[in-house]
Parts: sequence; C-alpha cells; structure tokens
Amino acid sequence: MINEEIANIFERMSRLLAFKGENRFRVLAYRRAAQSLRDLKDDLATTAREGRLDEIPGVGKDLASMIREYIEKGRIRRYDAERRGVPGALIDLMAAPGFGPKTVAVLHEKLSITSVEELNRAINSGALLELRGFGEKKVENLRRGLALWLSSKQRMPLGVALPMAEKLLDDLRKLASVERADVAGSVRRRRDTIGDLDLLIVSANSPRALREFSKLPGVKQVAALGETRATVIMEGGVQVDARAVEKNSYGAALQYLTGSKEHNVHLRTIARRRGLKLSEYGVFRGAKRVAGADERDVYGSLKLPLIPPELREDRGEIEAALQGRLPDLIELEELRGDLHAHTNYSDGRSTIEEMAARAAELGYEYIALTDHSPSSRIARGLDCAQLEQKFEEIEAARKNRPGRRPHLLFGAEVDILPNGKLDYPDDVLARFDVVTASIHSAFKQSKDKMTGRLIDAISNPNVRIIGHPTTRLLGSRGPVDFDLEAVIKAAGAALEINGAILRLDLTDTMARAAQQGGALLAINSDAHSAAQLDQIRYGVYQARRGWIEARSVVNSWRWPDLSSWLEARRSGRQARGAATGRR
DNA sequence: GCCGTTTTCGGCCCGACTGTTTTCAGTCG
Ligand SMILES: Nc1nc2c(ncn2[C@H]2C[C@H](O)[C@@H](COP(=O)(O)OP(=O)(O)OP(=O)(O)O)O2)c(=O)[nH]1
Ligand SMILES: [Mg+2]
Ligand SMILES: [Mg+2]
Ligand SMILES: [Zn+2]
Repeated sequence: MINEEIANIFERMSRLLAFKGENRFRVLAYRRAAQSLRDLKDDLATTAREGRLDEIPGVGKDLASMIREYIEKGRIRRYDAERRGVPGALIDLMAAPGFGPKTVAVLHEKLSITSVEELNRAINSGALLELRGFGEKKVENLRRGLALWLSSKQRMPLGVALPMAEKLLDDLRKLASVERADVAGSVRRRRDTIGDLDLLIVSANSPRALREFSKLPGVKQVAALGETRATVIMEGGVQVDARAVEKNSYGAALQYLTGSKEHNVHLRTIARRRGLKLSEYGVFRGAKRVAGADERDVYGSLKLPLIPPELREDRGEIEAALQGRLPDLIELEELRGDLHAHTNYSDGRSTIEEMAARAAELGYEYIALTDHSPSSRIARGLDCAQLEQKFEEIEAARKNRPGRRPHLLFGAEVDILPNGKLDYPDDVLARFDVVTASIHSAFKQSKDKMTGRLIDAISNPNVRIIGHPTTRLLGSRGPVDFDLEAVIKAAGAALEINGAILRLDLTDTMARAAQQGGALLAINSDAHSAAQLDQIRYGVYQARRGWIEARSVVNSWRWPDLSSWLEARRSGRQARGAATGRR
C-alpha cells in the first residue's frame, strides 16, 4: 500500500535530518507524520484526490505536497536531495539499540563507515576506540546492540509475548521485595505484535527489587540497572524493561508504562495546558501531587474517564474521551459462540464431539464446525462424500448433547478461487448452516482483481462471512491488496476478525473502518483443536483495539437472532441487524 | 515542520541510565 511506502519515506527523512543535526522538532514532525500515516485507514491516493490530506494529523502544507508528489511521480525530490551522499545502510542502522543519530554521524564522518560490514571491522580492529567519546564500554555496548539488532529484527506475536510476560510476573511476585507486578506497554494495550515486554513493579525498595529482577531465571544479559528502572535481555533475545515505583505512584506509572508514547505525549500536553504536570510519578499542580496512586484518578484529574488500554494509541481516543464518546467495547463474555473452527475432518486435530464439549465448557450457545473445501489440499479439504459423513456425525452429536446446547452448526470455510468463484457448487453451499469464504491462494493478485474476487464471493447469497480478509501471516506473509471501502460497501457478508495469533485479521484499524462503514463483524477463533477455541480472546483484543462494540459483532447475538440472520440472506428476507446491528 | 481554550509565532512530554564527562550529551522508555 502506498501509505506504508510514504510513511517509510517520512521515517527515513526524519532519520536523515537527525543524522545531519537538523532541528529536532523538524525531525519529530516527520516521525509523527510517518506514524500518523501508518494509523490511517484510507488509501492516501484517495485522500489526496479528495483534497483532504491536510486533515491528517501531523501533515501540513509541506508534507501534503510531498505526498502528492509521490503519488504523481513516484518520487520526492526533497527526499532524494536529503539522502544524496548518505549511505542507506547507516539510516537503517539507526534502528539498532545504542545507535542514535550522533553516533552514526560520527561513524560516517570520522571513519567513513558506510555499511554494517565496515562497522564490524571497525569495532573489531579497535578503530572506534580512537574516537572522542568512545571508550571500551561504549564500544562493547555498540557491539552488543548491533548483534541484537541483526539477530532479532522481528516483533513477536502477542500470543507469544503474553504468556512470557505472565511467567515473568509469576517469578516477580514470589520476591519479598515486590509488592505488586503488572504487565504494561504494548502487551497491556494488546497490540498484535510486541517489540519488548514492559513490567511495572511496586516496591518499597525499588533498587533491591530491580537487582532481583535482573537475576531472574532466563536473563542472559543486563543492559541497564538503575534505582528505578532496569533492562534485561532474555535467552532468545527478548528485551524486558522493568520499572519500579512506590505505591503512591502506581497509577501514574502504570499510565506511563502502558503508553503508547503518542498517547502519553498527548496526555501530558493536555495536563500542561491545564497548568498541571503529568509524569510517571503522578499529576502535579506545582509541587502538590493531585493524583498518582490510582490510574483512574490520573485520568480523572485531567477531566477524562479511564481510557481502555487497547484504545491508547492517540487515534482519537482522547478527543472521544473529552466528549464522553468512548465506545462501549466488546468483551469476551459477550461472545455467545464461535463461527470458525476446524475438526479432524480437515486439518483440525480434535473430533466434532471434542470441539462441542469445549464449546459447552465455554458456555457457548452455538459453534460452527467449518472445515476446508477440496482446493485446500494441504488442509485436506472435504469432498462431497466426506461432507455427507460429517453431516451425519454432527446430527448424531446434536442428539447426544444435553439440552441440544451448544447448537452445532454444519459449516464450511470454502475457498474463494482465484477467479472469484467458490470451491463448492451452490447446491452444496446451500446445505450448510453457515458458510465462511476465505482466500487461501493467489495472494499476489492486483488490487482491482483481488477486490473483484472478494466482491464476487460476497455476492453469493450462501456466503455469510469473509474469513481472515487480508490473509496475512505475522512474520511470514503480508496482507493481500484490496479496496476495503468497496468490500464494506458490498455488504451482504460479515467480515471476520480472526483470532489466530499469527493472523489477527482484520487488523485493528481495518476493523474500525469496517464498523464505521456499517459492516458487521464476526470474531472467531479459527481453532484447529479444542484447546485453540480459547484463542478467540485474541480476536476480542484485536476488536477492542478497533473500537468494536457488541452491536457490530454477529456472534454476540443470541441464537434466535443469529439463526435468523444466517437464514435471512438466502431466503430473501431482510437480514435482521444487517442494517443497524442489534444485540 | 506542525499547530492553535497561550492562535499565525513560538513553542513542541518528561524523566532515567550510561559513559566519559570535569558538568553533561546521547539514547532510550
Ligand atoms: N512519556 C513518554 N513515554 C514513553 C516514551 N517512550 C516510551 N514511553 C512509554 C510508553 C510506552 O508504551 C512504554 C514502553 O515503551 P516501549 O518502547 O516498550 O513501547 P511499547 O511497549 O508501547 O511498544 P513495543 O511493542 O515495545 O515496541 O513507555 C516517551 O518518549 N515519552
Ligand atoms: Mg514495549
Ligand atoms: Mg520497553
Ligand atoms: Zn482459512
């Protein structure tokens, strides 16, 4: 997407200006604009055509004209001018820990370093030690920073980070010096991917608590250890930051460490405008602390309601809070069922009976058992004979279940073929209780083709849900290119928020755009075993980050409402809730 | 470079840790 391309240019522009020692607020302006573009839901080409670039926060006259230039000409003269004579590798390098703009500039000016290889040679030959301000320890830290950066560039999935954080919290809570420990940072905000773990410790003896933290099992290296904060690198390369405060600063410290950075800066600016100062120690009027122990009070002292962590990205949540218009976010307990789960008929590991049993334990009113269609050969998609067998087994299982709960839905996750046709004929599709249509092939189609393909699928009245619409896989496959607005407008089918920890698809901002455009959503687990039904919670996290309310989520509806929605489309009746949503 | 309950200039969040510094710059959260 062009948004990402331009965001990357602005980010690099920011680094170039910093490298050259330009005014730091100019540097900041480019960085903020880059961040702002990444949060954008609309295609910049569309926004530009509509003349609405100046509505983007952080984009003024200059940056707007640069965006237009890139859209029209595919390049930006001022960017090209700035980067002339600066090795791109050095701008990349500025992402490595310890390699700030000043350091990298010195490497370039004094040692004419232009690549990582040259940098490595300079470190090993001792050439760096000759430089003013570069002692033994600094060079050693640079060596480590470079190694860490080269070995672990990827962010980790939330589904990996969250259990890791829980384990560390368990260990911390056993320490006598630790009164309380909580996870903060992007994990608490439930971002789909996590850079590092941020832990908050409450202690009457912070230095001691941090010393003990730095000796926890699994710690490979202590990168920093002070009186109030410490950073360690775990075996496996994950960075863990810990911040320790006294009880009376707990709320403010939790607010600070939860972030995001952009949310914090905005909040602190508001505090300042009100004659207050906000830091991780509290909210202060002069020397007087007016809040600090409790996070809700920290927000309250700024005349704001507590903002749910998932919203704290400075994507309009502070403005919404000021107007009392925060969304009533969907909660896990509001889900009454799961509409995407595989069985051992295709690539799942559990039987129909096992899936049903776990769904019953989760208190579900319904669960859809959706296996693959024949084109998904690796996933052992079902042919018609196998469908017949599966149908009969579901019928039998229905009779076995006390009170016939949960309702077992005979479902399919049918492939959307490259030409937009579905992988079962209509008469077969008509027999399912619920059909989710998903793309599992030909990911590289053009935006137009892909959009048409999805709309073709939606136009089949048997289809009620589009599964994992972007088909991205975190860490290995990017999203397919399609026009989200057009797909939303096509209506007819709900869009999935797939909770599989490597999918989380739709993304948060796309889900938000979908709800805003009046689309319905389905939050599903895409479980491939009974235990994986629980990963639906990650879908809920993602939905909350997308400002999603229960009214938009079809599987928060009671069975009678869901049931009539499932049938409405092919029976030609008005789909209940499709227009306005309902609980 | 952006932006406006301090409006079109003059600010732009606030604090901790490290190394090499003789008083603080650089980097990071
Ligand atoms: N006020 C303020 N807070 C910051 C700043 N940088 C970071 N923080 C706070 C908010 C962040 O969420 C928190 C943890 O910092 P991280 O760098 O770990 O970021 P975060 O966890 O949000 O994302 P990550 O997934 O780790 O990249 O510290 C800053 O420049 N100013
Ligand atoms: Mg973090
Ligand atoms: Mg951190
Ligand atoms: Zn799938």
